Amino acid sequence: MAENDFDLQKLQEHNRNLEKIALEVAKNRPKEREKRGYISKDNYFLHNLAEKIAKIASKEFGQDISVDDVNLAPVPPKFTADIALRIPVLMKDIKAYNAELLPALQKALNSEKNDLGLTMVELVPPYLNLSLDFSVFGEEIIKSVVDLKNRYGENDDFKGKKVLIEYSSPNVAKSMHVGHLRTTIIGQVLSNVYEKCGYAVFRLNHLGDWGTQFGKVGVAYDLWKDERGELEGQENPVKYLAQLYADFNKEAKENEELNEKARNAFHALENNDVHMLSLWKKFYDCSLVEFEKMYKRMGVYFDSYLGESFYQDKMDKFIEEALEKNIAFKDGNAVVCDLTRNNPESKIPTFLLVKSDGATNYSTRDVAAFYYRKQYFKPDFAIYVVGSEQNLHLKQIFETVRQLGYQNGKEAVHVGFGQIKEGGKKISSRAGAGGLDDLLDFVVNEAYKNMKEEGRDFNEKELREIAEKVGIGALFYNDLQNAPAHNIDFDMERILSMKGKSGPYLQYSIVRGESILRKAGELADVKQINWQKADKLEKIEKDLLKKVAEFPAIIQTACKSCSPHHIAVYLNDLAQIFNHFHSVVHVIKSEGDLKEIRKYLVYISVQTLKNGLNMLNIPIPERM
RNA sequence: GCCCCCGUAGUUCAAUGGAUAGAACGACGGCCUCCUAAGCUGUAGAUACAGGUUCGAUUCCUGUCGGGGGUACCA
Repeated sequence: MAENDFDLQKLQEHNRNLEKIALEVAKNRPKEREKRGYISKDNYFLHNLAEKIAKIASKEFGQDISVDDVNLAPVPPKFTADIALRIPVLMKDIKAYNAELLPALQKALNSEKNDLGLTMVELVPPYLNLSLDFSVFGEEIIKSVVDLKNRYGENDDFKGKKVLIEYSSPNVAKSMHVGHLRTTIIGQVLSNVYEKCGYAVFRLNHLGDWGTQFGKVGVAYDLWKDERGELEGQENPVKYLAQLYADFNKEAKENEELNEKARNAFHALENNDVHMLSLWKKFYDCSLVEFEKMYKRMGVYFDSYLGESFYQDKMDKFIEEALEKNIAFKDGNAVVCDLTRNNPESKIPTFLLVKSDGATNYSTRDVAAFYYRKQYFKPDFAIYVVGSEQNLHLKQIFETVRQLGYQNGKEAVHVGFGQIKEGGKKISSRAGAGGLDDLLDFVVNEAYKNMKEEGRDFNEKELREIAEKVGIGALFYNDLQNAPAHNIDFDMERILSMKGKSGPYLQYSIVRGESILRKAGELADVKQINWQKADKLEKIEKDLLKKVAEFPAIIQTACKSCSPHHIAVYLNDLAQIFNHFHSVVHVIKSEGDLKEIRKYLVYISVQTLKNGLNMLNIPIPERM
């Protein structure tokens, strides 16, 4: 065996190392999370208000009303009130909505209005419209942001729980392209959000580092390395490999023998053939270097890279068990999984656990991975951020493990997401749409050009740094503003315009806010401010306070629905209100307590926008 | 064929069963002697179609039409 050869023993060592890292994190993460501490919802005015209303309503109706049923909503502009309480939702567990019960509740709330921080409770069936006492509300909201700072918005809903999030999972020996953007961003952002809601988060990159594609690339490499050069000398090894893969597929269309060779090669890999294993390791190593470069640029990180190859020796057990439990049957060398045998209701189509050549496929590895994770990481909840074209596949996996007895409830979910389209078609070649790296460069360059054209007063180094943040922000926001399930339209022109509803819009709002704070001087001591003056604030300023107060609830919604776009949309609304405020109220020219309160309005807006962008993994330039 | 997802202004997207369906881009106007105009602001413009459930439906159910995806030896 040559010195550089990679054999079974070395593969096992490689896997043990990966495993060690993963187990270490699994062990320590809950402690780390605990140590970081939790933010109680008692810090939030609207939460407290809802609790108090629940208590009063429970007493009034003689039955327990849950806080979750206290539905507080914005009020349409034609009313002067600030918050609407939706009564039918409040009553949903008691009885059918009954308008006759409203006056009594209104009276009860009115008699407690001082304690609730309200000035008035009006009856507009089926709503009770609440008017806030801004001298109380303003102080409370500002205090909570000042106290919690970069942790404003967090909650402890899932204190003590563990979540495992699988995302990104690119294929080794292929370039990352725009198609990987969604799983990577959505997964990273969900990780961020879950952590803010109290979870100990385990971030997992289920690398596509095993499978027939290795046979293909391996065969292609051996076939063409003499004319194309060895991998070691390549300037961009991953592009080189990706090209091999593409060319192989093209050739194989004409020549079925090649596919046969590739299958044999993968089979050899699964049987620990030293040559194939050595190639595998080479491809693996250079791909990982490339991936990590990309992740670093995007601010994305993982706790573990336990990929498909890790499970190559952990699959036999399930195949046997599936056969024993009559979930699967043999067909020659193949093992076919038929989930309708034990559960005719499922109507799930059959699929292979073992191919007719004896090799495994991704279903086999996903089942093994599920079991392994459950056994060693013990998550309370697992999220698979995988494209919705794999809906059926994941349905099959979840049902298989259920029938094998590994899973009881809804502890694993698939967060599917739509594809990135360009003019209704699957994205192909336009500017920058090839590799992800090129795409990032392209967007960053545009941000750079924008600043040059506007004659911004920055030196070259600053320009580059800012452009990097603005470009990436534009790209991320474009993705995150969409509901995950929908296909999204990749309109390069719109991303590059960086105007209107966009990442740069949010960044710009922060930058302008920060600028005011720099010029306005130190913030006054919160205790020294006469909060009665908050009543004199303009309508837009009261709107701003109300919007900031909504932030914690938005985080909860995003978490519970696995939908980061709620945060993206909210931040845009907040920035709009802030910018409107910015244009009609001159903070620095204001005087006395009103000026101090306004400085705080800027401060809490900036802080909330920052907290939101951090969660969305969108970088924040100090100036732009 | 069967299964899943989607259908909202000209375009791209929002809207936990609730009040007058919100934005952005594009179009046509207005605002820089004032905290960064990547900003603010005015006007025009939408729930595919037909039924049903509900006090109330863009949202839930059924059907039709349209778009996307999947449908065992790629992942």
